[in-house]
Amino acid sequence: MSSKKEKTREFILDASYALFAKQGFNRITMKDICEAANLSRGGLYSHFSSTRELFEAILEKINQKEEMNFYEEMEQGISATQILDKALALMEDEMNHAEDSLSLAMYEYAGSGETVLMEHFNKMGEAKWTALIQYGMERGEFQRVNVAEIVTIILYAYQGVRMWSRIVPMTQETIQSIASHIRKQLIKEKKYNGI
Amino acid sequence: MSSKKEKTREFILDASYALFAKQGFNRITMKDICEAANLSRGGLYSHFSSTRELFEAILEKINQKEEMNFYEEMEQGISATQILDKALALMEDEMNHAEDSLSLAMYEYAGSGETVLMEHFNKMGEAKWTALIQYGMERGEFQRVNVAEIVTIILYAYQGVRMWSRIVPMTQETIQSIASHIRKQLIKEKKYNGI
Amino acid sequence: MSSKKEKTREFILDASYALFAKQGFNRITMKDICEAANLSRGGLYSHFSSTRELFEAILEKINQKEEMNFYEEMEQGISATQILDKALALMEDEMNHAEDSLSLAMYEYAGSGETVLMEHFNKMGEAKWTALIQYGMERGEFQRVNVAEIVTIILYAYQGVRMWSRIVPMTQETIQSIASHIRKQLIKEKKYNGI
Amino acid sequence: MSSKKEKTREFILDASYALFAKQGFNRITMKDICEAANLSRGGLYSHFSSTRELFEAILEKINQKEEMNFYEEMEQGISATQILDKALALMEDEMNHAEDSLSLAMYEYAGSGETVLMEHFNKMGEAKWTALIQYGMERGEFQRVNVAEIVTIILYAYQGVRMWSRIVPMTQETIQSIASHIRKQLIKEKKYNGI
DNA sequence: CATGAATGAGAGTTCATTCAT
DNA sequence: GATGAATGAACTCTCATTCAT
Repeated sequence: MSSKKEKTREFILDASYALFAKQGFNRITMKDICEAANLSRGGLYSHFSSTRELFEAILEKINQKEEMNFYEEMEQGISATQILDKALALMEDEMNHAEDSLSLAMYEYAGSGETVLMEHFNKMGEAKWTALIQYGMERGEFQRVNVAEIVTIILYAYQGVRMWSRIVPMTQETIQSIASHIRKQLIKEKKYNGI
Repeated sequence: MSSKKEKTREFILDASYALFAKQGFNRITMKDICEAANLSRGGLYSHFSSTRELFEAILEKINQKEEMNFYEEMEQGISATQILDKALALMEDEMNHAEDSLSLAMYEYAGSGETVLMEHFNKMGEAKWTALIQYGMERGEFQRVNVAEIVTIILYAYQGVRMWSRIVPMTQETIQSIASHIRKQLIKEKKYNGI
Repeated sequence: MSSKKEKTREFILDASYALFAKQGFNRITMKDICEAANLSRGGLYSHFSSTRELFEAILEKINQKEEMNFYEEMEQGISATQILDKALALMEDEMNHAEDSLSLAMYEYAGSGETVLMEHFNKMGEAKWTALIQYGMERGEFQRVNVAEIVTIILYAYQGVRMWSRIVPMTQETIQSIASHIRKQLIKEKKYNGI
Repeated sequence: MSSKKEKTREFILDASYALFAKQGFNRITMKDICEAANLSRGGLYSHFSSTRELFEAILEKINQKEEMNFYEEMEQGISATQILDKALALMEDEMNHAEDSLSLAMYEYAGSGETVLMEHFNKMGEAKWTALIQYGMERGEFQRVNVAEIVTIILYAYQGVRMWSRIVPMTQETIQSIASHIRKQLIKEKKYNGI
């Protein structure tokens, strides 16, 4: 059973997540968070003593429940194509909801100090995609490709869209292009009907 | 002939460019700019009355001298491959100097209001790459590709790298991957020796 | 037999004595005392509802166990010289441990309100020294002196040293000077070997 | 001609002197000083960025115009007795106006950090009185005394009175006692009519 | 035009104090 | 009684912005 303190803490994290996602890191003040969490100054401060600390707690939390990491599925022997399609679907979904993404906040946060956590996220992304592509190639499902190159395209095209889509309206077609392109690079079949 | 006022204005723009590139938009204060431009408060205010106004002037300026817009070169009948290689070289160079990029500042700026200018940049990018690819296909230099898809990959992979490279150390290989990948999509030849 | 409440109360007084002695009155917060007494906010408040109240309780306590008041000894007919020497030894000891003294805290406390207790301390000091000197003169042990004047010197030179020694390092010689001087004023003999 | 900034600075010093003298160091906030100096927050902060810094400036200023340092007068060959009487008169005056004294503030200030300035004040006091007494003894005006001892008595009895008189009402007699006592220690003549 | 002292709003932070458990 | 989470007032400090010189 989590204590009251624990619950308030979680509540603050959730409430401030929305703020950071919407407005980035630098614009958010402790006061904003007080209001969002319906808490007094002192109350908030007894849990987190700066936006930086709070934001780190959020990243920590995200880090723990990291959604898709392929490894389990690969161990279960699920087909690479299936894993890929699921991953691409998730990516599309995330690109479609960039307003819920911490990307901008992360950039601002990292820009003014610690980057360790960011590098960690980056490494994890690289590793899991590299593993998947190799898995697919070994199983003969994926074409032989320059793995590092494809991973780079996957990661950064995705990031690029996530960032821009906060700012310029992005069509479904554009978002689907990314997934479509990635799939074509890897899968031999003639068509990907996602587009 | 530019007046003294004009010169001071330009000087302020240059000085603050560096600040915005390094620290993004939100962190920069009028005070920082006074110091960077070696100007008194009043002096600065007689030219620009907010960081927003100043930043818009910078964007305006960038917009005007937009470096590569292909059109001239296409009109001159230069080969699509040549134009492409030049553009990719420029992109690589820019990715290698992300610390000089306003990307982060633009995102923050846009995040808190006007996005018109950002959309304009975006449109311009799309348009010129679309034009180039079609030009290349018409001349038989480029493969038949899904133009919109390739343009999407080009623009956003590039943006993604530009953002991340501020934060995580990025290898030459990673950066070259982007250019290499794009070229492979478009050019029939077996090899691209940029990598 | 003292109740648990009584014991906690005493414990708080002792713990906070150290704080007041070291840092004076104004700097000490209820929070500091909570920590020093290892007590929760609510716990502390159920005993004392302000630093002022707490400090007054400390003064009260000191007042009760007032260490040297001569009177008993004078009644027992002990020689004035002996009483004096003992008192001077105690004074020296106290001057040597000014960090344990509440002087600074008392000044600050008094400076912001009630001075009754302070006046009381002062009166007591004057009275007991006056009594001792008269006792010594009557017994022919002490020289005929201007009693009020000597008492003034005794009390304030002592206080002066106690205050300054918190701040500037004070030599043994300096401290002994005070006792030596007082003794010379009162005792006929040529030499005082305390120095 | 002193600049406007310089004038404001001096004005702040004067205004805050009164506050520190009356209430000590710790109780005074920047806000109090704003009000006393009739200045806005920002205005005050552009001159001094903490009460500590401000207080140090006050001490600095006092240090420079140090009122009585005997040396000039000794060089002019003025009689030791005259110098002494003038000094004692000044001391009496200061003891009578303890509410204008920074003593308490100095103790509090020193108690929470730097003591260098305090030691300096102390050293200066010792040095000048030592010089005067030796001067007087050389001229045959003063009795042969233990110089260090008398200096100790002078300095600390004076300090003691200055502190206590903020808190307990002090009679003229008490204050004069100090001067009277010092004079008797030094001067051979039978009578000092200050009392 | 430029200067820089000054204003004042507002963010960050700390605590005395209360109160449900 | 004790606990400690929460409140809210007050303080420190920073800047955008103004304005007399």
